[in-house]
Amino acid sequence: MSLREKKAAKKREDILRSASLVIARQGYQHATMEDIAAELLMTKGSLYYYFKNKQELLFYCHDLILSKAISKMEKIQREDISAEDKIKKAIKAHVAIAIEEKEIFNLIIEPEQIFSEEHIGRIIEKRDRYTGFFDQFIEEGIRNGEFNLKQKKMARMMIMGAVNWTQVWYSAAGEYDKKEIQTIYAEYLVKMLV
Amino acid sequence: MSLREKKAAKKREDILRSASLVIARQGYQHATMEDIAAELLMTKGSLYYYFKNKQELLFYCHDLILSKAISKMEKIQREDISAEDKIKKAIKAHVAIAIEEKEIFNLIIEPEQIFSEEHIGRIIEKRDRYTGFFDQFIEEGIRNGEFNLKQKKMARMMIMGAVNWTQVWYSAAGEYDKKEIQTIYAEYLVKMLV
DNA sequence: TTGAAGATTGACTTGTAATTCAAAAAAAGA
DNA sequence: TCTTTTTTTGAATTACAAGTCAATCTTCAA
Repeated sequence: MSLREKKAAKKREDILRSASLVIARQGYQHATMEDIAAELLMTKGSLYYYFKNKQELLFYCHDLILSKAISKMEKIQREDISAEDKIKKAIKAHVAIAIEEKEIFNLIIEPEQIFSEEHIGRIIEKRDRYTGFFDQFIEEGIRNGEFNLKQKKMARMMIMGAVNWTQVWYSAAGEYDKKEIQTIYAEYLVKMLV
Repeated sequence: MSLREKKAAKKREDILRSASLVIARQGYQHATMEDIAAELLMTKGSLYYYFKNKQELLFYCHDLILSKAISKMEKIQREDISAEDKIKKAIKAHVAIAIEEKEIFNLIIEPEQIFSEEHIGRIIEKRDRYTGFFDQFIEEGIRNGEFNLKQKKMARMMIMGAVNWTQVWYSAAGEYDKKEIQTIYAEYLVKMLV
């Protein structure tokens, strides 16, 4: 990769980072291309040099987070610990993402409202890959007798839902800190499974 | 109330009903005043005769659903059954609302994105009144020994989150029907509390 | 040093949807 | 019926933000 290409790649990353930031502050609908550009001391015209349009910019923001999330899960998957500990770690990791990436994470929740056909397929696929890890951990626990439940899928959805919800109410200044939430969520939600 | 006033009141209700419908179909951002008017065989100019603006129209849609939800809870509250049964009924009721009112319910989740100061206060207040019922049921269960947990508030949030999430994935054509979801959610989530 | 490729600009176009409003139509009451 | 009030209309206005593009500036390799 030439110097120029490296620079361009870095710029793309910078844009994604700033876009994430602005979206986190203002929400997707209210974050304008101008706002995102301003954050980088650029003009919006430039953004279009790097990304075809707002939707595509969004798509890559989204994709970045999902990729990070998936690699966390892969790491957990490889660890040599009980299924219970795996699902607990997974819950904690998911809490962290939901809290730290607030608004962008929201997009993962409701892609249909924002993305068009072309992106949706890829998003759903990747999202399924992510949630699949939770299914695996649950199944592992059932197989080796740690857990006991029939409705695996619904249990997973309850867990995801509970955790995704933190995104709505969590505030850094609030009553609970992240660590507390992680611990308690992991503990309580696992009680559903055993 | 004169005939005229009654008619106007009825029209306001009709508008709220149609608006709910259109929003349920298209989501808030994509439901235009024109769409809402078309549903009623009116023109959008008329809507402004009954509601100051789109936001206010929305506010009343929202308020209507929340009112219905609260009165369901009040009914459960008055019943002479165990705390466990109360929370189970509450969960089932909440599942029903989340599924049936999909998009409008969404507004309850994220009012900050849409409403301005003037409405937000009233919304939050009413929403708190609603979630307060869940707190009451949980506390009741703790008091009389049915439940055993320290983190009441977080438990409530996990329950609400899990249930709110159904709204995202539930589809009438999908794998599970409403009743199934209600039963399993109530059963599993209560396992967290005991 | 220089000129071609790459990057940036900002004014402009476009599209959408909310909101306004004067005029017309409908309804009610005298 | 006639007059006044209420309701509806649809065309015009307004606001906002996405996306375009010709012109300009920057960079870097020769």
